Amino acid sequence: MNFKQLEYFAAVAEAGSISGASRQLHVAQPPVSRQLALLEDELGVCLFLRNNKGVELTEAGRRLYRHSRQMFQDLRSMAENVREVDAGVRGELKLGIVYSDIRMAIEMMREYHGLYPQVELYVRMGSPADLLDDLDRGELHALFLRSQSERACGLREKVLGEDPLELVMRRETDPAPGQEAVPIQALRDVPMCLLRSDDLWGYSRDLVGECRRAGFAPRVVCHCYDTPMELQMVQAGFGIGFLPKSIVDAHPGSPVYSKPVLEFAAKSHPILVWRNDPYQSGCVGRFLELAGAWHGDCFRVP
Amino acid sequence: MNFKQLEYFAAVAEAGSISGASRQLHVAQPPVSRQLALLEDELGVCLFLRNNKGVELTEAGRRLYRHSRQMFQDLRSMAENVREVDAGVRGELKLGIVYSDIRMAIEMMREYHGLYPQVELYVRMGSPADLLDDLDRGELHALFLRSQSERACGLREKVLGEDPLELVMRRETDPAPGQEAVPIQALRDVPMCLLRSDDLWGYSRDLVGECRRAGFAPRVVCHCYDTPMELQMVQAGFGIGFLPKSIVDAHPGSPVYSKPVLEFAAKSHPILVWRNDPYQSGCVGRFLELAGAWHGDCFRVP
DNA sequence: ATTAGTTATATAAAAAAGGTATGGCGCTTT
DNA sequence: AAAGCGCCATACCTTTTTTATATAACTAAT
Repeated sequence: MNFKQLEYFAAVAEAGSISGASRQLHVAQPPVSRQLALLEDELGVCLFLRNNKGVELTEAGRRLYRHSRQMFQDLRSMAENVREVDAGVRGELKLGIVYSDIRMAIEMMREYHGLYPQVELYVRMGSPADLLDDLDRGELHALFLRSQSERACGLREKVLGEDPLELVMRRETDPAPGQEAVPIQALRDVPMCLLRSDDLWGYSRDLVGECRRAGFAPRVVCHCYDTPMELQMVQAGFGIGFLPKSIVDAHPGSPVYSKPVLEFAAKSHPILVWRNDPYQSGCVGRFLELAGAWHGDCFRVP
Repeated sequence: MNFKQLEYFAAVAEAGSISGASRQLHVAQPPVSRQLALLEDELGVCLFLRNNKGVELTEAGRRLYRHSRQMFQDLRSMAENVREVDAGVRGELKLGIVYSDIRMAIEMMREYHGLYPQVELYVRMGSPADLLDDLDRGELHALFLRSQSERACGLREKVLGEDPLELVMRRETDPAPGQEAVPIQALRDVPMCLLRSDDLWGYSRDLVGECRRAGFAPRVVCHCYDTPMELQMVQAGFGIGFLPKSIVDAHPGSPVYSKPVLEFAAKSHPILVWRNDPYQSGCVGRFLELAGAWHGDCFRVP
């Protein structure tokens, strides 16, 4: 069976005659007769009753006509659909986020969704290892991370903003009450909850190094493996923390607040990473374009 | 877009390489490359990423593949469906019934439905004029009638059985209580409800003629236009009726019963009528075959 | 009877698809 | 490093399919 045969058949059904259909199709009459005969032969079914003034659909022909209309419709929508997927207007975009600035990520997704509302978004959190694994396997298209995160090679990245690193504390554990910033010496012997400070990872290393330079080793009472957990421990009063300001601000109404360290203005950078493939599917490409044009000032001090 | 192009495309997608697909398709590799290129040109979309060890679907290609699988499925089921309609195994059968033996009609439809359970049945009652009109316009395929019914020309018919015509009465109006049959003379001056006796139509004419021969004119108190109404009037005690026995027996538990006329054994014949078309659609054809083989003894005295 | 309309058939021309040969490219093997 | 092997793309020719033309058969209306 051929699309052309179905097309000719439908034209004949609509015109009510083979010659009439051939005129509408801008072909001669015999080809239409022939394709029709081929279709009938293949189906083994008589589709039209021929008479002297045209043709008339049989019951089977009527059924085929209804189906063929649907099929043409499906065909058109299929082509349109594929073109849309290619253009990145339709499809799916799978994102992960960890350590990053959630509010900024959401803002970016909101803007993307405003531009491409037909794209289905998949978003997930998880451990960096899992997410990077999925990114590598192509299960995720891009990952919101932080510049200090570990990441596998073969990735490209875009810095999306700048985020001050600040000390986080409850009022009772504030090492410098009433002051705008905490002097580094005030941290001596203060209980601290740091992110993966056991392996001196990421920005925890910077703070520990700064303390060492100031002549003391920080007193780490809790080693946290993710930022939500660190925030929980700080909230629970185990000690003070050291986190990107955006992460603290993402929890309004929390009993903790943040202050910079007086002597060093530590910075952190929310980034987007993705696989260094020469080809990126439409949706991913559009999203990366948007990320590339992202106006850096994602973190705004309120 | 061509069916062959889609077929080749799907084969390439499944094989993961053009040459692999060409081997499975039993054609050379260049034709497959060519059809693929034509498809991509028409869609304006790159469907595969070519590399040294084969090809890999793009996102748009994946979408097309999913759609094309569905399309092949639809195409197959369409062909199957059309063949079934042609064979009369699937489709629709529209029947009308009036004046006839409903229980027999239902029995016949039950047998038909047992043989062709996929055919959708449409059944309706109505006035003979309406039903014959619909039959003529092709809205109905066949009509259960009675041999005495009026009917347009251009119809074919099959007698489905024989049905004695009997007098119908309540106990209070029985003109010959205690007797098996009613002598014709007992009908003199008895109030009667007859079917369309004003225009001496159908089997009413036979009874009226018989009475005239016996030397009197029947006393018709009610002229009924359909058999259910006649039965209602008889039940209500307006008089006695004259109906095919099957119609009376179709209402078990009714306070009326029937008796033959002593001197003449009137008969009536439930029939099936249909348009005298040279072509009948599959379902109708199968149904008419069944009707043709119908074993006539539809009415059984209990 | 003629005419105008239909579908079906035969044959030539055109178009499309398939086959063969070949080249470029990247990887693996020698 | 060079050769070999697999992949895809291209050029060119052959085969098949489709189309166009011409024509016949048929029916209803003029």
